[in-house]
Amino acid sequence: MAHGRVTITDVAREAGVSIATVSRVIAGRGSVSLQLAERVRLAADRLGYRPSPLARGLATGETGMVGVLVPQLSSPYFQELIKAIGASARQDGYHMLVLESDDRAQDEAELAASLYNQVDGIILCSPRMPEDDLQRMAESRPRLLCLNRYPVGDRPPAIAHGIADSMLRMCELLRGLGHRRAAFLSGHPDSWANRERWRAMEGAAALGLEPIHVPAGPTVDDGYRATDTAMATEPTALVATSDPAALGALTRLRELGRRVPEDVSVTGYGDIVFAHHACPPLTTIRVHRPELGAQAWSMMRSLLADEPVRDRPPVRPGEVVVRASTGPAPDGSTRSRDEA
Amino acid sequence: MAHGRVTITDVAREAGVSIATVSRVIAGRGSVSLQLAERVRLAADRLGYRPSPLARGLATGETGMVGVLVPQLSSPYFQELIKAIGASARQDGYHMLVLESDDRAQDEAELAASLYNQVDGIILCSPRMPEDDLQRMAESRPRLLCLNRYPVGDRPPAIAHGIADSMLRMCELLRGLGHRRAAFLSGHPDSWANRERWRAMEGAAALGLEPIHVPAGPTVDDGYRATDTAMATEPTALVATSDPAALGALTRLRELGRRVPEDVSVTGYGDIVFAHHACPPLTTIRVHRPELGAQAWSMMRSLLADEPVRDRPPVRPGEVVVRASTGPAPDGSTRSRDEA
DNA sequence: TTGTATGCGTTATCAG
DNA sequence: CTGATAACGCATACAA
Repeated sequence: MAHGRVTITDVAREAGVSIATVSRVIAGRGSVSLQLAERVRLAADRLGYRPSPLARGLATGETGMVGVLVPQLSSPYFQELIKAIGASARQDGYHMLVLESDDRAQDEAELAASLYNQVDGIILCSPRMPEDDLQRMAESRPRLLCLNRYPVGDRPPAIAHGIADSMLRMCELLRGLGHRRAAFLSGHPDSWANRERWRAMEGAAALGLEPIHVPAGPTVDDGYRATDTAMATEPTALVATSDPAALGALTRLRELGRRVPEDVSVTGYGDIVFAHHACPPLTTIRVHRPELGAQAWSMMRSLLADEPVRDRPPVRPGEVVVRASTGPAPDGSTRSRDEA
Repeated sequence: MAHGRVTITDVAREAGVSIATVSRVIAGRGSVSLQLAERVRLAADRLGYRPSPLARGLATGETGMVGVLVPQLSSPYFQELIKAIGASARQDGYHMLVLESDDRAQDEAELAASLYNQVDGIILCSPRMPEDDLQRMAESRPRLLCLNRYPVGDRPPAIAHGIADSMLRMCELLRGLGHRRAAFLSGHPDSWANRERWRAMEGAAALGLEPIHVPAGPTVDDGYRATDTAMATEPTALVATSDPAALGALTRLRELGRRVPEDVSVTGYGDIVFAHHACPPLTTIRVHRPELGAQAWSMMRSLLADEPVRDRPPVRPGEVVVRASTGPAPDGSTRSRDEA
């Protein structure tokens, strides 16, 4: 299956020309008389010729593939990002090789390395790998892009969507509703995005918000499990690091008999489709994944063409989407719990 | 980036041996004296050598990649399937090239063809392509696998999880709860899985269930939008073709003031994680995606090794998971609607 | 056991 | 404009 049985040589023979001529008309490079070109095209069609990307890659040094590494394939957030990247890439004739680290930060460098000579470029989506791994990769891999993480240095080139800013606006919303104590259901500690969110909440102390850090995780189950711990701190708002975590928290709160938003407000991050259909519908931050993916691809295209890239370009920031899961803080700012 | 700068020749020179020897120790084929082998390994490490998959592919005819085509990347169902396939594939040293048809059934054949000479095999997940496209592909592509669709003929080899059976059991559940009129929120008409589900519901007429076909679609929005039409048929149960569609229906029913399950029961298909966290939690059919993905990969492995494959192997069937979105049918089997 | 030489399918560089 | 032919990096018969 790897090599189609009909090769450029077959086409050349069928058309009565040299393989060089066939190569020219197929690749569209160089000039060939219309007559010959047509003859070659017919022969190619007749034989059902398809050039071998392998051989072409060996000759040109380009594979027509880009690698995309994500920490979690089961997250709707990354799935939509992949979808967006893949759609853009395909328009430029590139295929997408997908890799998942399954949140094992220490494995990411090796995973990415495993496709080094196989792809023309690599997009790291929210990489959790340590900073020095990232630096090492940036040195050896010229065509590397960091999505939703800014490295400490100026390499690799990166793009992110103003995570801390968005989060700060979410904090302002909550503060405006009278909230003071807000528990942050934190995600993976290796996640730069997660750290940005927490940084924003710490910054919101200046607004009069009192942030409480609760280790949780990004998944639905993580949010569900961390809710009891979070509620023990008697917050009036639960700020989750992700939509799934927020949805998990909603479930647990319902079990606990806590009303949302009367007793406690809940917010997410990402605006996955299920956030809109939660009950109550989730206040969250909308990340424009199609745009973000397209912009990331646009940078990658520059990298592939060895053009200068605009590092850390402006991106439409995440927008706070207010739904029914947030409301005014309850009167007595803290109350005792009356559940078992 | 396509070709690492250090090649097998460099390693050979560094180790003072021929490239053949290097090739042998790197690939682990053929026999090399322990002394030389060690020398080569050291040289390779020192130089940071990584064999070029392209060149190797050209020489061997294998690329170490498999293509995976799905109709929708934004569906949690397919994402988890991809995750499972990718994990299995990686264990065997294969990379995964992901393609999405975005539900354009007529594009699927061409999409798959675009990676013909680039991969060693192709897994078609719930392909929507017409049957003759499927047949044509099966003829030209020896290493093709059909996941969650049985072709009309006996090629390509296929694996599916007993969709109609599972659906029939769901119907039995509803019938046991006293339901008679059940509206089926149908998915994409090109989807074999969707047709299987409807076939099961038609079969359930023998049980005394009266199935009503309502065109909808597989997404949350599809389910949301089709709910009004479905409710106009005065069913006591809404049977959705997918979990997302069911969740969309739940949202619309809440807006309409219909209580679930008191006024109407709702079921989904797939058991995505958000089904469990819906409100009310969704009764659905659990598809064991990790197992299914692993089994599919196991078949693909046989195909790659040119071993005989067991076509349509037994698979753990989908299980009905009863949650709070289903309940006894309301007394007056049909009632008039009192909403605007 | 080791090395030499050829081929894999294309592109690209040269001559003609 | 066209056709030989040399890479590309690796695997592998074949020879030593």
